[in-house]
Amino acid sequence: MKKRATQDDVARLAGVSRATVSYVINNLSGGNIRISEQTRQRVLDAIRELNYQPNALARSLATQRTNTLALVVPDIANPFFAGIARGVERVARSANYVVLLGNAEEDPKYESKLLEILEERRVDGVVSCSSRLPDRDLRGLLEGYPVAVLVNRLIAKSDNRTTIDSVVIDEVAGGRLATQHLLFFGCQIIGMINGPVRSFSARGREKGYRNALEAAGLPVREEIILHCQPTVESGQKAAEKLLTNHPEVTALFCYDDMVAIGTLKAAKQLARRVPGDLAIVGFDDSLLAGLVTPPLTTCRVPKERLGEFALQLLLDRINNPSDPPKELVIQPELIVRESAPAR
Amino acid sequence: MKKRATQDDVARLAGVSRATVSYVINNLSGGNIRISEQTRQRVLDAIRELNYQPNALARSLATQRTNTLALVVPDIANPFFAGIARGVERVARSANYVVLLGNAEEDPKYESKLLEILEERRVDGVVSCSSRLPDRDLRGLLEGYPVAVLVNRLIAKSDNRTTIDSVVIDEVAGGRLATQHLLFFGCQIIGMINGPVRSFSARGREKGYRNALEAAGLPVREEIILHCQPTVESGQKAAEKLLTNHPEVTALFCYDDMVAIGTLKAAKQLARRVPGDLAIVGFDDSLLAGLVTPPLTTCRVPKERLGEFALQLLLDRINNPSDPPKELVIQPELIVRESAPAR
DNA sequence: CTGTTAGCGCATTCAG
DNA sequence: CTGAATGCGCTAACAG
Repeated sequence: MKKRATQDDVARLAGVSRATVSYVINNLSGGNIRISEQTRQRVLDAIRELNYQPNALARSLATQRTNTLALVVPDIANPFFAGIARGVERVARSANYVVLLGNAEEDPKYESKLLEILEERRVDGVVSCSSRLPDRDLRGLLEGYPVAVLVNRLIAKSDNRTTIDSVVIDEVAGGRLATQHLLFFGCQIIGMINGPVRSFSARGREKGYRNALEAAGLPVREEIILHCQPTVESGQKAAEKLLTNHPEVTALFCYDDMVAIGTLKAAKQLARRVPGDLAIVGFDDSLLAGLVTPPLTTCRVPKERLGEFALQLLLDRINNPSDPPKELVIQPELIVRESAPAR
Repeated sequence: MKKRATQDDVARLAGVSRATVSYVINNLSGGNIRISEQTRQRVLDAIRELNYQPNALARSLATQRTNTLALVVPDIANPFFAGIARGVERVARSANYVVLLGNAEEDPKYESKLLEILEERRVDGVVSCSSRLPDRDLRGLLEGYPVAVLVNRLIAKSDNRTTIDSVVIDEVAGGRLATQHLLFFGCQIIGMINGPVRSFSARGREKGYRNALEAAGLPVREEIILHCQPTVESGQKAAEKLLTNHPEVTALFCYDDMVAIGTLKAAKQLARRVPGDLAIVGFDDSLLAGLVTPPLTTCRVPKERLGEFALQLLLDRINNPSDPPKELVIQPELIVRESAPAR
């Protein structure tokens, strides 16, 4: 491995000083500084000849900026977070930032370690997705960063130095939307297969569900609200149980598409036709939603936009550090397909 | 934003010299250097009190190591690459590396730019996934790195300084496996809905398909080999065409699971029962494969293991720079589900 | 065992 | 327009 060329080498070969090289690299930076086209070319030639590439580390050390942002997700192989990552990447790129990905592997302990490691790298900001860390710890970790934004999670405000912005989707509205759709097309007895009890989004969605029923003057029957893990298997089990114990149920609002797919399987198992005998609405609009049979009617969470907005907030905050904390709420959208009646 | 504490601050507060602080941070690094438990504690206390966090940039500049690896993928929202990323992350983590993710957004031009940006960050190595860049360019880009490994792509050897290792799956064996499975269960007229003509993997899979037919003494009928894009829609269109023009076809080997799902839809459209009237085998074993109806029989590509092996190769190369180039070939595995006869 | 010192590669005044 | 000097925060000899 040959040694890399430095600015010094370039300067020497071009017969100019280091500062000059630095200037042409940073493109006529200074106000009243102008480099003659001639020397400029000489420098450029030298750079090419030596195959010189600036050392971002040294530059960052000197400028105190890394042009790097950190993104921490629970699991990058989860399409939900992959979508967010994509959105984040996209706008980071257009703003000339690189993103350092932290994959927590669903392990809160590793997540906090990650947050520390990334901070040591002196990134210019961080976006953290739906952490399972308690408010207190998370806040402490985040405050090491110049700026931070949270996706899909809120955190109590505080008067500390680092303002934490957030972007979330309106879970309650989503739950309401889904339930109303079911109501509108005549379903009377609507149950819910909800996600983990303690989950922020599970609570929101359930609240929306309850709201919608109440607004329609319908009773909320606790016995037809079940909880499960957000997986196909767990959803299937829960749905089988619910449908067996309460065969009168004609519609189910499911926590997410995985659970909805499990419910689909359960329906098949129990020989209930979808949507004829049983209407199903999911949540997320994951890749799968449109591909299963029948295609799922579901509440779309715009994952990429979530990521894009998160980064937008981050950039805003970098430029206006003293703005009041922002909290962006994105509305989900109902995607009507075939697992629930539609006409 | 308060200014961060530096090693100097710690040293001053602990009443020792910078070097001492550096030593305790790097945990009794030097051979004959030992710090008394007492001063050690003083330093630790000072660190805590100042909430000191080492600056990784400065450290890297001094050590010439970043403990960072770069991973470049065409699209992180594609489950295939997300799986690889997960594998890479996992072993990187266990080896105490952080990974810098580069998402090329399916744009070769941006991909090369990414490779340059990441190199400026002086990462210790790079793993690049299935680039669409021509050999020549890719090699040039990769040679800026101390070490590099390619996933799912081979590159001609060269005598340059940077050795490029690679890990690929045995596409030919996969194609053979799938086709043999179909043959074994009595399918006679087996067509193929293949992917993009120029794709490395498409060629390999087709070769395996041809091999299997020939080995069974069956003719290869060019008119029942079609190409399409690796999407559900494109696959569906191709399958409809093929099945309409050649209704005698009783089995289809599909380029990947997306195409297979498209084929599933086409079969439904044309009222051909799967696997009764038409047997289908996919490739990848993506998330979806097991969830569609009927569940897909498919050739599993172990995505995470691809990533894990890639990183293993990278670490090996870092430790043994002068080993001969390695090329790891991973065997795919047939996952038997219900879209093809199995008994 | 602990303190001193010289870089690492670059940006940025400040005088020419 | 250009060159010299200083510092960013830390590591790694090298002396004590």
